[in-house]
Amino acid sequence: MSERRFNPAAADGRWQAAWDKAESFKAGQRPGAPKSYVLEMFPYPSGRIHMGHVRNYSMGDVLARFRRMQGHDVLHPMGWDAFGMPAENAAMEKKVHPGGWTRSNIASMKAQLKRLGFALDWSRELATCEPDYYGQEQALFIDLYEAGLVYRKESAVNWDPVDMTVLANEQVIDGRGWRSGALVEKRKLSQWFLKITEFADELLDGLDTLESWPEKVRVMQENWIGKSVGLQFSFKLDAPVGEIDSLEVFSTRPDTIFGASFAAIAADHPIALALAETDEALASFAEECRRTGTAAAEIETQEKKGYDTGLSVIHPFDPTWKMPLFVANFVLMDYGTGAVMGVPAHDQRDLDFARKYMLPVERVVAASGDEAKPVHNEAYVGPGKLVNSRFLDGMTVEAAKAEVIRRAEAEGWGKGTTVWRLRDWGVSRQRYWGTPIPFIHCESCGVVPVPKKDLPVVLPEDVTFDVPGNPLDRHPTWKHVDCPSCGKPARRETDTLDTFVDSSWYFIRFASQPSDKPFDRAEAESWLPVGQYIGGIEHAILHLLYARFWTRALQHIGMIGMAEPFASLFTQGMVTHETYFSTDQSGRTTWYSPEEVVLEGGTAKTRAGNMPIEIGRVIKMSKSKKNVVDPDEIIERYGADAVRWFMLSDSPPERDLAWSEAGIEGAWRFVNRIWRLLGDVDGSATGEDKALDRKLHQTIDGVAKDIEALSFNKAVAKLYELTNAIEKAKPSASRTNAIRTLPLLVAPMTPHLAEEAWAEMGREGLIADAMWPAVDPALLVEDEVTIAIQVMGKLRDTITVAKGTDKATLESLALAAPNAARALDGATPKKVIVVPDRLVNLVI
RNA sequence: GCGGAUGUGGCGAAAUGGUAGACGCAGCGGACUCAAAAUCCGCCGUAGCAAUACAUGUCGGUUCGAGUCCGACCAUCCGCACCA
Repeated sequence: MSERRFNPAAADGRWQAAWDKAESFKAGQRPGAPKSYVLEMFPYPSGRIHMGHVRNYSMGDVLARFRRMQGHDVLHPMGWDAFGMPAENAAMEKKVHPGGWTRSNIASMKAQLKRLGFALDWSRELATCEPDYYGQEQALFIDLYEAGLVYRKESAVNWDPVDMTVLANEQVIDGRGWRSGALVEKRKLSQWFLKITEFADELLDGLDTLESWPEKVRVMQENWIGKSVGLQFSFKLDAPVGEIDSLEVFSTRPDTIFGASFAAIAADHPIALALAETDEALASFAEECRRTGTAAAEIETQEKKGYDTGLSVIHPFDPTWKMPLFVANFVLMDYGTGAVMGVPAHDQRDLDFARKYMLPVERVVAASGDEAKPVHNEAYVGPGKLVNSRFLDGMTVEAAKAEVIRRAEAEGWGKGTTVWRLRDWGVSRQRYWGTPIPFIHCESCGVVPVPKKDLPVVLPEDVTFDVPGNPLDRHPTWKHVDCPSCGKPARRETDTLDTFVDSSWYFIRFASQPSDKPFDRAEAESWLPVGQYIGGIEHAILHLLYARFWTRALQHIGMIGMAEPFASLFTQGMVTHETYFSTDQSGRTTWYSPEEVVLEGGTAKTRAGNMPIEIGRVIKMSKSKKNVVDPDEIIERYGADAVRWFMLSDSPPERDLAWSEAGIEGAWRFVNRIWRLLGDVDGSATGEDKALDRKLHQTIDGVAKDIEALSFNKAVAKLYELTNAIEKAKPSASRTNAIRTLPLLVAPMTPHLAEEAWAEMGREGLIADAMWPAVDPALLVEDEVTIAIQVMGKLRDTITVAKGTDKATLESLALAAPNAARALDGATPKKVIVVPDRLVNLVI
């Protein structure tokens, strides 16, 4: 074979330019064709593309290109989740404007994506930091406000007194601000909220309709929403605490109310706070409770502790029945009512507590036969009938729950309630680089939305970051406006929206982007819901839940006719890499990047100093462990197709993919193998090669099915098999045909190579516009099959027969097979199992 | 603790209840070459000269036949969590 090497340096750019010029991937160009919306989660413009992006977008690209080859009208867009903290941090550290920093990052990342040859409709590119996007978001926010789904409320936030800003929970480390190191304070601020809890039930029920979502994500959302059905009721106190004379509690087990032996409240409960004013011991106990962290390990080892207030609560069904009231470290103020009734026999936590403080433990639910058995150290949480429970005795748990709720409601001391873990979504951020919240505060009119004609409320450009705090708030003029309602001087809202709002509707804006409104309903509905959404598992809860909520909210106000934005979700695995490190005498670890390391037969040493170093675990690529490989350098060396091919081969897409030098080398070898093969067309060869014809059609069929199922690694394996078969085949018309078909089969994965070959073969047009080859069903089946011959289920021999050979013939052939006869050792089978075209099993 | 997933050669992995390990990586042997790279041919689960035996986390079960189905357990990863 001739010396022939694929030259990506020339080919990649040539075909990327050709696709641009032909507008090959522009959506909406195939009227009447089935529509496919393929979307990968849009990136934050941090500055550089990383391998995780490359893997994510390679997968989506294969699907998008394949759908085009099936004749679909494909929407495959790209944009930028461009607001957020890192731009402001860069502004503070590097004295650049967040806008300039972000836009230049977008430019360089876009160039990187282009170099990978993704089939994206760049005409729909959007960045959430541009007024034409966030202005429409402001309009939607006002619409939701007018529909009563947006409100303002005082709420406690993490306040960093040095940086003068609100911090997210994730930015508070050991009670201190992550940047300033200052002790974080709890502050009450007036914040904007979205009423996601109004849709809690719908969001929960909707999960059942999302059959093409990973079970894992659905479960995570279900837990996050956290629905608990039960009874909220009040205990009377035996003595009032100030003005308070009763205690509200919530229980999912009202049926066990006659098993209650204490009540407990959180350290921050109003009753506890009131008592602590005159009770120093309680005050210090409460302080201890607050200090305890919420880290998993701490909770695990945390002992259940309580402080007896000396007060009692009175049983709602029996005014003579008093139970002690404790302040307990395991009761959370921000769940339910911050107070619980303790039923030790049927709740493990209550049981532990009761044993410690010598409280009664009485069984009130029993499985049949267990009625008289006392509960020892394990609470009984199973089903059964009520015992020791007066009028509830003999009822099932379910019936007893209903009965208690019925009586509580009739007697007026309680109500059947549902409690959710899900909280309303606080969207206020005291930040500059975000969507301005389009409201004006007027002393006479209150909170007034900015009139739609005055949108967008644009961020001022002339801001400074040399002092802490919100630049919008200290801007000399920006916030001073007249009230749109009464015309008097008023104050603009200076908070901006959480960036998760920006990503809650970008997929709709991709589908339709008129300049005068957020989207056109009919056009958006023609593409949505997204047919295949691909992204990382890290967005399983927040982004995916917010987007589901936002879509439902838009449906609620009549702007769109669907509840669920993503019909099918796929969460891909991470890109990982070996780590390299050395440890010095003082135990300090130094990490080395892959290019600083030379690998030799399972050992590693530094390139510079030949110093032996250790090979660590294979973990997600991260800057701190220095196990990062920059896509640009790899594209430079091997071209886009080899990178794409490697990203799709080896590991199943939902699992982690370990990047390795050997792996990318292998992908590069394959690209060249195909390339050499494509140059080996012998147009004059004649004759039929039935086996190769079959292999070709089985591959066309199999690869299509694998791509549909996102099983890219299997599609890759099938293409290797076909390549092997073509290489081994003798020249024939069949072989020539197979080689001429091959570019089409690899086109979704290695599009530049495919175009180059297509052109070289003198085929018409771009392969980007070509159709996936048709399958001849007759060629999918073999005419000869290998039959396994088993004796007692163990393989002893094989025979090759015509497909469809009848059972009797197979049986006699099997008995005659020499190795089978030897295994039988003269015995006569007492049973023969024949599975046509598969096997014969001789049972003795 | 609860929930979800995973467990198959040296490694990444395939396998409608029907020939376990396709395909790739690494490795080994050979060809070409002055030599190297590239490429090509062959071998490659373990033990054994071989016949064969043993092999899909462990232990049981169902079946003519189990990586696959059922039951118990073990390990690893991920998520959530004093959620009343």
